[in-house]
Amino acid sequence: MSTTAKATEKASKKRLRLWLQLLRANRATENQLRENMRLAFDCTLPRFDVLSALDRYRDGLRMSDLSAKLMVSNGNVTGIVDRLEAEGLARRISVDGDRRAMRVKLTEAGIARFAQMAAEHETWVDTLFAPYSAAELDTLTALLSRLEEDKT
Amino acid sequence: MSTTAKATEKASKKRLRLWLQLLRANRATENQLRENMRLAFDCTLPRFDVLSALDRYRDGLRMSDLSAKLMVSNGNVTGIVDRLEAEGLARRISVDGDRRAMRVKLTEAGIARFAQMAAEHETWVDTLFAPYSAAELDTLTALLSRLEEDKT
DNA sequence: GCCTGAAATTTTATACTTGAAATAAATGGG
DNA sequence: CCCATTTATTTCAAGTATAAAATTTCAGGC
Repeated sequence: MSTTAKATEKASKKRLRLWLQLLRANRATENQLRENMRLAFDCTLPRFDVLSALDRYRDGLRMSDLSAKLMVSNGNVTGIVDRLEAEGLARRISVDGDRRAMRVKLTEAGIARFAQMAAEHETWVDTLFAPYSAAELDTLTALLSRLEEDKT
Repeated sequence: MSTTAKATEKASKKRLRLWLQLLRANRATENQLRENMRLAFDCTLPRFDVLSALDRYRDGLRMSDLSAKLMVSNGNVTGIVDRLEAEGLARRISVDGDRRAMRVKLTEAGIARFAQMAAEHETWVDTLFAPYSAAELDTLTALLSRLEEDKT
């Protein structure tokens, strides 16, 4: 094997190793947060994610905006919003000027509920990411942000 | 607000930002790999993950070992292995000395199929993680490995 | 004013995922 | 030995997720 091929192989292995590590880190964190969310609020992670996005955009978001922001499919968001509506935490409002579209907004109950959850959630994340210094947090965040581009 | 409180708040925000970024990086990568795997091999990511674990342990793995390694529930693994068996890529073998346990192994077809997939998969990962230098790959991998500990 | 195509959302079929309950088998005191 | 407990796996119900098809509406050209 040539030197070039060897170097290429090594870089390739490093990339694979990173991907596996990223997957594991994500899964470990999600598993922990899921359990906490379930025990403390009887709420799932996907619901919390939607509430979080809606809390950030109090004027409401289109269904398609939600699925784009959360990087999940349209049909997926339909189901989660259905359940949040059934729980009284969110509601769909028709958009005037476009009868195809729906604007999803938090209800008052949804705003209040999310505030409680977000406070606890922050402490859980603090605990899980406690091993990192401020500098390391910045480094990791900056590096990971480079992966965000959609190569479709 | 005291200086201490302000510093705490800032670190907390950084941790939250990192978690969101980790989630996005993971989702972007998974979405891309899922599509590639589906188009090229008509295979899902969970199936590939199980095949990958089994390829690494040619003697076979217990169902519980599989779920631990992949960090998913037992019931989840049952379903995926059922489908891999139906496709002829894996099989369950009874463990002598413990009639409760099952050892899952790749079939010959499974070994061959995984080899094809793994080769392509490596090129996809190479493309997705191309933005990183060798040093950055090492940095990221090392930092992320610190999150692996299970705090249950 | 139609018609074609694009856009926003929902529906459908299938697969994945979890937590909890059920089954079955091993283990280890008494 | 027996019984309670633990361990390995499966089953089950509910929720999450995707891709593809179906609906409904919009937008522009003719």
